[in-house]
Amino acid sequence: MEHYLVKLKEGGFKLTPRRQAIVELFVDGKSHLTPEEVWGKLKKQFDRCGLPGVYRNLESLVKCGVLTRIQQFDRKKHYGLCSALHGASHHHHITCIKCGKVDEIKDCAINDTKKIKGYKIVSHFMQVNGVCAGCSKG
Amino acid sequence: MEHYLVKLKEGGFKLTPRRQAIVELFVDGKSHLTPEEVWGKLKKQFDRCGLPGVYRNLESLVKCGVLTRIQQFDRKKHYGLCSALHGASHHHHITCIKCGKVDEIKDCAINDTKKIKGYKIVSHFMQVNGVCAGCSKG
DNA sequence: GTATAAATAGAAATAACTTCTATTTATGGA
DNA sequence: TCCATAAATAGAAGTTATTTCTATTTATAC
Repeated sequence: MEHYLVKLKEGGFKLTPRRQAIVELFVDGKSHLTPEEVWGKLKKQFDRCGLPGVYRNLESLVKCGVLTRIQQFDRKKHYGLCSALHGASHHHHITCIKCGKVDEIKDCAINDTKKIKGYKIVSHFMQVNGVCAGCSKG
Repeated sequence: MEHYLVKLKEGGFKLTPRRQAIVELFVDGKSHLTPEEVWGKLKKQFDRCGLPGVYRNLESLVKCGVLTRIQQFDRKKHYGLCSALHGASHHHHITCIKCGKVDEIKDCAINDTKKIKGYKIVSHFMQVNGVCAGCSKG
C-alpha cells in the first residue's frame, strides 16, 4: 500500500483522501474495476463524491504507474493494479474471468527492439483471460 | 476479394452492395478502419447510407470471419481484414501506426490449453503496434 | 499560518454506439 | 422470370460512457 502512495508522490500528484481510498480499493479487492464500479464503492465512504473526479484520478494513477488499463471488448474502461515493484519491468496481465483477479505474466515473446515482418516495433499489448486456481476449484 | 464474399455467404449472410463495398474498402485500403471512417467512404458511393447499418455490417463481417476487431485505447471500435485463409488458424495482428496497415503474426507463445500461474486459459488477445517497412523508408 | 496550484463536485455537454419502426431488397423456389 | 420470405436498410430517437466547464475546496511548500 505504502509503495503505491510513494509512486503517486513521485509522479508529482497530491496525496488526497480520494486517491488513497481508490488505491485501497484495488489493493484490497485484488480485481480490476471500471470507473463506475470504483465510484459505487467510493460513494459509501464519502458523502459527496463526483464521477468525473474518479475518471481523472484513475488516469492519474495510470500516469504514475500504480494502475494499468485493461482491455475488454465492452465499451467501458477497466483498470487493474500494476504490481510490478520498483519500476517498469516489462510484464502483461492475466485476468480471471470469474473473480476479476489480475496477475502478472513476466515472460513475453515480444520486445520492442525486435523486428517482425519488417515492422519496427513501437509498442505492444497482451492480455490473457482465464480462470484462476481458486475459481477452478469452486 | 472473392474469398471474402464466399465467407459471407457461408456465414448465412446476404451479399448486399453495402457489404461488398465495405469488404472492398478493407481489401483495397489494407488498413484498419473505424465505423465512422467506413461510413465516410461509403457515403461517396451510396446516396443514402445509414451509420447504424455500417455498425451492423461490420459486426456481421466479424461473425463470418472476414474482419477482426482491433483494440486501440481510444473509445472507438476498430476493424481490420482477417486475412487468415481457409479458416481460423491462430494468429494476431501487427498494425502500422503511420499508415494503418495490418499484418499477421503467426507465432504466439500462448495457446489456450497451456496453464499460466495456475490459471486455466480461456482466451487471449495480443496486438503489436509498429512502423512498417514502407513507412520506415519514407 | 498562508499562498499556491492542484483536486474536487456537480451540472452540462459530447461522442460513440444501439434500438426502433417502416420500408426496401437479396435470395431460393415455383 | 416472377413471388414470397426473411434479412437488410435508412433515418430518427435513445442510451451510455466519458469529458468539459465553473466555482469551490484542499494538500502542500514555504
